[in-house]
Amino acid sequence: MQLTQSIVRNLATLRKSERKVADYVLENLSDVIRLRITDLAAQAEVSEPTVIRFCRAIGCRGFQDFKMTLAQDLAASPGFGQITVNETDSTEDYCHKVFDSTADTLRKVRDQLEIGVITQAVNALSIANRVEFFGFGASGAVAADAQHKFFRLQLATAAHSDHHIQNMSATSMSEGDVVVAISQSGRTSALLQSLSLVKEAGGTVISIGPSNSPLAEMADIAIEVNVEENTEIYTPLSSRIVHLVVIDVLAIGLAQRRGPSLKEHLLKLKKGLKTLRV
Amino acid sequence: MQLTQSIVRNLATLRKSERKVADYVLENLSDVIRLRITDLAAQAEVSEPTVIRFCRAIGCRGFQDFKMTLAQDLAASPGFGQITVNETDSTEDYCHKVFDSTADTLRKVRDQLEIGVITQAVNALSIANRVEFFGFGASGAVAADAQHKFFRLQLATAAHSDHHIQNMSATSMSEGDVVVAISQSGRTSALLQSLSLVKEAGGTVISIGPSNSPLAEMADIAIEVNVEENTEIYTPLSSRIVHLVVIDVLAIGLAQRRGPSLKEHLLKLKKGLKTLRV
DNA sequence: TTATTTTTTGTAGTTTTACTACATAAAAAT
DNA sequence: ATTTTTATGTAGTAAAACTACAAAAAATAA
Repeated sequence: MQLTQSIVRNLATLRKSERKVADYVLENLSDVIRLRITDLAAQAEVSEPTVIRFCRAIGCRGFQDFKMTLAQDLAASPGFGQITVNETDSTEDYCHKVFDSTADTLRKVRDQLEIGVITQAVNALSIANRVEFFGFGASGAVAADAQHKFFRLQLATAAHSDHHIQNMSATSMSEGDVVVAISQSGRTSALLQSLSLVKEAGGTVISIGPSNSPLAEMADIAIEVNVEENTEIYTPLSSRIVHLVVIDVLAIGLAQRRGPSLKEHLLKLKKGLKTLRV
Repeated sequence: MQLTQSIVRNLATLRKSERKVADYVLENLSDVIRLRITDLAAQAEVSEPTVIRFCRAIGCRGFQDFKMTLAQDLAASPGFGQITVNETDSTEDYCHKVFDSTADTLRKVRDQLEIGVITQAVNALSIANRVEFFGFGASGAVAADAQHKFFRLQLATAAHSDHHIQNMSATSMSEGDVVVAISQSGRTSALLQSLSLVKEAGGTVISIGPSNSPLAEMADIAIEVNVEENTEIYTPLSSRIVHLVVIDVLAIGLAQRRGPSLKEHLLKLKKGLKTLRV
């Protein structure tokens, strides 16, 4: 768990002078890791033992442990700094920011993912005769990628980002078949309509999208992915990438179920691809 | 820069006993951050001053600094542990591994990216009348995503993953137009063939793929992305994701060039999309 | 309010830890 | 073989982190 969260949570139980420390720490996160206990005590205008008591209060073993934990937390999610790109950023700046913010988003989603739901989804996929991926816009590209990935796992699979084709395909679904519906908003009406047909036909719907959305409610198995999409223009929309990683997780899960028989198949595929290269 | 890299790089210049420390550290990365100087000295079978000398030799100010830096590095890229999924992994295990390894890959590529090349690419894109994305297989999906993303930036853009269409489009290119070629291997012959037509027609080729590949050599602007694709079956192929993030970087760079006029355009787009939702 | 208890906070001292100076041992060069 | 250089450890120092305890503040009861 994040140390900063632990500080905020225990804020109420802290004594007055410990709180001074907490306030200073939260205000100067990145500086604190370079301070000695003497310095931090001086900055927060308390005594050294108070600093130690603060560290213990938020669940650390001592000051050293506190600093170490904080340093690791900060390194793991650089999101505390500004990750939104602004007009004056140099190429290097925005380059790093885009990579960092994406990595940070992945980290956040990872900790928030419901493991049980993933297991359910892998179960459903492993018994499916047919797996199709539905998505519009940016999610259409994600669906295409997923199709490509699952195809390699010896699965009868397709991706559709055309509403009419989705509908036609939906009506031909049968018991046990799976449609993975991908959406950033979770409220695309055309997608929801296609999915209702899938369910009517007896197919299973796995959704990848935000929670509390019509999509999540309608799905049999809802993989809830909440990415705070910064509305700033210069911020990249990273939900697509998170969706791709979720697809990766499903593919890995499925591959694991299949076991070694798959290995041989993948080798054959690789050989086939080689002939297309110079 | 990664501390472990710094250790490996300086391995040759280290004295015999310092090397013992280096060996122990590299073997027990995650444990070291919890050791005191006394313990590390004991484990590596050297004296304490030797440990300090080792820390200085690899560019740290002292033992504390060394431990802190290492802790941060480890937190930022958990890739030192095993990130390859194995047969006995639980759902939670492989879930985390997939997310972590992807985040780790992003970090590595970030540090390796040539900033100058990105600037060149953004320059080329900003003066292009037409921008097209070429890619096959998994890179086809990346191209589709890129097309979608750049379309929002008021750019005449298309994505082709069909060789014939690529060829037709290539011949109609004119001076200043740009083709962004995406490939995981950098040696897909069909792609290379299409690109030669693009260059003949006077178009600029930006490549996203591994260095030292025919693709990188042929491109006018080669964005070199080297992802050590683990050949283990259970490992996800994350180069697609890195390519997407590179696309994000280019898009952000382009958006920054455009400035505030783009803001208005994006707001209009958003409004239009709203009507498609429930 | 005043006295008593409890809690909070800091002072002063202890222990631990990192680091330095120097001496010895090993290796290299003469 | 002897001197010079380099490498490594011993012993000691400075410092930082932590503890025990006492003073101060706050809360409670008379």
